[in-house]
Amino acid sequence: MTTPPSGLRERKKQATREALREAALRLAVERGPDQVRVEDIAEAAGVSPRTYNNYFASREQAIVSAVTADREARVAAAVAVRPAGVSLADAVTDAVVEQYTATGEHDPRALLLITTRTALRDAYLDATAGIAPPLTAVIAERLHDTGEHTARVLAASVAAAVRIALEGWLQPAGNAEAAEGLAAGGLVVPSGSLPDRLRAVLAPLAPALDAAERRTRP
Amino acid sequence: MTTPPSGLRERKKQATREALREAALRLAVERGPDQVRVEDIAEAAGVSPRTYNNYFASREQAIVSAVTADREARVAAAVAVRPAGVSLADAVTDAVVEQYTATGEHDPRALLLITTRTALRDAYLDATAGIAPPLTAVIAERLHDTGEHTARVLAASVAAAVRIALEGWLQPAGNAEAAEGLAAGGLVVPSGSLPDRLRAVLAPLAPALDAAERRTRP
DNA sequence: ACGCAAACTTGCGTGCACGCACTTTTCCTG
DNA sequence: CAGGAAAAGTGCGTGCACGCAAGTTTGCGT
Repeated sequence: MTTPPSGLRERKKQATREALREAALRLAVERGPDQVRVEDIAEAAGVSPRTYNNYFASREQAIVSAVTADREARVAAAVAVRPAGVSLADAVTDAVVEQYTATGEHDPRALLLITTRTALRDAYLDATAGIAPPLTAVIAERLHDTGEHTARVLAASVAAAVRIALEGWLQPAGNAEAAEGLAAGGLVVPSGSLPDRLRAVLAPLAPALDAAERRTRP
Repeated sequence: MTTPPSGLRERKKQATREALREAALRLAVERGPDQVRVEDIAEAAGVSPRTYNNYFASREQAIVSAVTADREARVAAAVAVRPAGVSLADAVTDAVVEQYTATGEHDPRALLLITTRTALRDAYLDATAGIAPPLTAVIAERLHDTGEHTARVLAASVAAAVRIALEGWLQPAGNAEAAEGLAAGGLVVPSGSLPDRLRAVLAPLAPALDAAERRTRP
């Protein structure tokens, strides 16, 4: 179960993936993301440029994945670790906050680079959707497979909420276009720490998580 | 409010947009989506190819937007219409089901084409995210601006749920890769009508919608 | 009414995503 | 243990997304 049935072939795939990730991030940090061509990344990883995009659909995806790659699995694992006593909502919330505040052992320049350049920022936000599949698995386990859809919907909602938190966190000033008619309220708190933002966006989903959990064993 | 401050210039923009949409869809239906180049679409709409992608980031986006363009606004409007008596969860659910079962006055071949070709299918699914912004507005209104995040999170969750429903609906047979370890349950209902699917995925979110609404006026 | 400034459009050039056909590597089965 | 098939890597070609730097239209101020 921990090791999928795949044998020795899968490792080289993951190794190549890792090599591409690392090369992409390293080159991007060294010379700036716009001065890195796909050819360079492929060469640094020891593969053909054609092979590169059998793994990644865009340059930004490759760079960002070096930072977000394992977070997907880590979030799910962090949820799984929580004892059965705590509510699903608390487990998910704490796990998310825990994993997104952990800086990891990455080059601090990397995160700075990503949050600065718009293209990378967008790719980073899109990557948050990647936590949904593993989250679906652990949530489904806690729910004892009560309705296949439920776990997927809740996981996707959590991912969407996290994305919103990151969007807000990464904005120095408000962008008018997204809010449109919403800005009428006027009273918005543009700043705030990331953990606070994460808890704020996950709070509205807590009732749904609790309700789903309650439905399994009354 | 209904008319943004923009004057007469904005109309030509929308007209061009509409022309590109219509041209893209018509040509795609006529000769198949792979036999349509951007140059053809631009020519049919009477603009330069360069102008085309000031409006759309990809060919698929242009084609799909001809079908999904007004749905975004319609869903939100359908929610706004519901009387204040019905719960937010019911309002949203009914509105979504109503708008996604309404075929619209489109060429039936168009929807068939979109659901068939993979690239178009993906673009169609991505387009569901577009309902979130207008939904945010109407939900925020019902919530009397109780927490700016709440409406955004709920709207995004609804959009994500709708996407899941459509994903499942558009699959002839199960794709093994997405489910991964989830297929262990074995008992899945692969088919089912679209309205049923929509209600199924929105049900888990109802507690969150109700809780948010309840928080405004106890 | 006139002209200026902002915006939309356009042509050009570059790098890239991706399909197709082929070679090489890896794994499974008789 | 060998043969063969599936899968990964590679080369090549085509159309496209997007930056840049004009040209052109729209709308506003005086």
